[in-house]
Amino acid sequence: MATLADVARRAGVSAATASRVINGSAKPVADELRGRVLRAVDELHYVPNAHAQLLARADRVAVGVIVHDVSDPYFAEITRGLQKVATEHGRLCIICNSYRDPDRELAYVDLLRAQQVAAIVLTGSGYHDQRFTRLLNAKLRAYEQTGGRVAAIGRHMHAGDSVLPGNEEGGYLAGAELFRLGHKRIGVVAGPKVLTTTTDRLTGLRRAAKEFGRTIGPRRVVYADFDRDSGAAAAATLLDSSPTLTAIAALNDAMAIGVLATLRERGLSVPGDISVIGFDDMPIARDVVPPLTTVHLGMPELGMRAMALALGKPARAPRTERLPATLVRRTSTGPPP
Amino acid sequence: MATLADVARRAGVSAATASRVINGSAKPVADELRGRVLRAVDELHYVPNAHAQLLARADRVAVGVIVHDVSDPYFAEITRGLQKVATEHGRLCIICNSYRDPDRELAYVDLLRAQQVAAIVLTGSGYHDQRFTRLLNAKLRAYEQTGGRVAAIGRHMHAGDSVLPGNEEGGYLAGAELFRLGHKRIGVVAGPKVLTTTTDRLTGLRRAAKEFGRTIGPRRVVYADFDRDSGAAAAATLLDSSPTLTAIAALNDAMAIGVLATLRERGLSVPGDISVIGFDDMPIARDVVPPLTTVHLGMPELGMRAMALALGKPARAPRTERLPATLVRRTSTGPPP
DNA sequence: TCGCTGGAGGAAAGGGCTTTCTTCGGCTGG
DNA sequence: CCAGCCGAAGAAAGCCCTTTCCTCCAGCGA
Repeated sequence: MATLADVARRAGVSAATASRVINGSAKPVADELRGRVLRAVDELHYVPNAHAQLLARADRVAVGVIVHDVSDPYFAEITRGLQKVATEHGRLCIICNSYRDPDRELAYVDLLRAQQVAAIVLTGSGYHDQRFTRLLNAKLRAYEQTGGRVAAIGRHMHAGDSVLPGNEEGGYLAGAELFRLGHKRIGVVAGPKVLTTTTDRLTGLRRAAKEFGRTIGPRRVVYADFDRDSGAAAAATLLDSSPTLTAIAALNDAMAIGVLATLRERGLSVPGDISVIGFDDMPIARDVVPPLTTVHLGMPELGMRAMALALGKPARAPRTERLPATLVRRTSTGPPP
Repeated sequence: MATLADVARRAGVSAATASRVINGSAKPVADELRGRVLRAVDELHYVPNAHAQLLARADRVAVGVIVHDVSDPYFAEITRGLQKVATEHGRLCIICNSYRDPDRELAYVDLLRAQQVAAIVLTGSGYHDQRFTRLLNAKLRAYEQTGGRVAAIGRHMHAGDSVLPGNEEGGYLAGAELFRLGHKRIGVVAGPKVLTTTTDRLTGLRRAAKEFGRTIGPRRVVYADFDRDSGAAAAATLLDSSPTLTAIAALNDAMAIGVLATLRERGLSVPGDISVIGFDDMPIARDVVPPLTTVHLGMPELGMRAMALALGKPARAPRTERLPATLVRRTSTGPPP
């Protein structure tokens, strides 16, 4: 790989001059030399070594993003927002998939620190795991002390700024909608138990139940994995144990789609026999049949806000922005039969 | 940010010794010193500067990936395969979105070279653009000459290894299926004209037509953007200009879903009034109503193969792997009314 | 004509790390 | 008892680049 020295030698100038030409430095360079340098760059296909540049300049240009899995549409949407703002700031994104493994997440924080990223954005639910939370916070605080910026999406209790989607509020909206329609026996397809997103949404659902003088018993809640197939399986479990359910609330749209598949398979009509409500308002939600009533969260917006916090002016104290949840009524919900 | 020198000072050893302990060098270090170093690392939250390491070691650890847009499900699926293999090889992926802008793609190749990546994987359709192709190939070849590896997915004519999905073959399968069912007036919702993926799939479709003694006239082909909304709009255009169509072939599933939406809106039943066939077999294809007949490509597999080529043993000559397309029959297709 | 000034180019000092090459101390064998 | 060795630790070079600080020379005014 050609180095700056190679370019300088070929152009018959010093490395300093070559560097100045290549980086468009303020210092003037005679046109004659400039031309020779540019020609050498071209001929050698020279590209400056970004690592050496970083070492010499000591300005951090990349930002790190840790998500559960970019190929999951939920995170893909958020990532789109993150990337947009990062690109606007001229930053390169390094994306790491933790696959919901806390240890991998910790390892990635170190890796990103090692990469000298200007900021780390943590995306996706926190865990109900004391040890992990403590370790993570220690790492993040150490990182912040060296000038690193931290922002998180959908996590309480951690170092740095955060953007919080209305998970509890959305759960409430979904629950209230079903109870308002007159449903009395509601099943819930929840996400993994260890995720705070799951518990937050569930809490909202329960608050709605309480308000309508009802409860959602533990047997009416089945924990799944936030993906389509586990949602389908959970719906089957739910229907087997409580055949008289008139509505199922899934804590995300992917699982809601799985629920719809199970219902179709069993010849149950939606919302005639049973209502289904989702969560997240993924783009596909309007294209399934029936179109899914769901809770809109604005994932790209979450990403944009978080990245804006991470790359904007640092604040004295950690900031928290909340993004409200809104209900999107489509046709997968209706009154009980 | 703590440096190796800080750690060494705190531990009362030389930087050389500290480095050896931290990297688990083969050279033996007394337990006493080792302990002091490790303690210092811990106390200072020391993480080695990856850029300085890279500079000193000169071994490339990251790999670069250029995709059109990770948040597009098609690329998300491919990326999953790429990441999987990269992670297995202990490599970090740097993902760049070109948003189908050839100039941005060229810029990213330079950026990735600057990052000293071990390999560059280009994902997604090539362009019918001589200037671009020439420039890109020059860059890639220069990169390969310095020991860089290149692999591409779904592109002909370029430097490096490649994995080719059966685009032409898939187009043929889709067309043959429709003609075999007895359709005579078929509309096509195509992707952007400049993409080779579009023309390849279209070529396959036309080959099928020819084989059944028919042609697909230019007025029966509407070019859209490979996304849901443009697919919906294209279907509307098609139906307005040729109201007697009995089938629509969309060149990807996202557009097929848009087509279904338009048909639903117009009160046309699928496949009763009109058949719809997609392409890609995205996960969601089985969950729309009616479930989409489509061409299966195996996107994660494409990604895995490409990354395996890029990270495996280099070959003397460029290798090309082909992945066959297969037809997945669901219920969005049937005989014409 | 000489002393200055200012401008253009180069030398060299980092920046943080790895690794080769040295050094030094303690041990073994003659 | 001393030469010679070996093993462990440290000194220093080098990776590639940026940038400060110098140097040198031309041109200007006195």
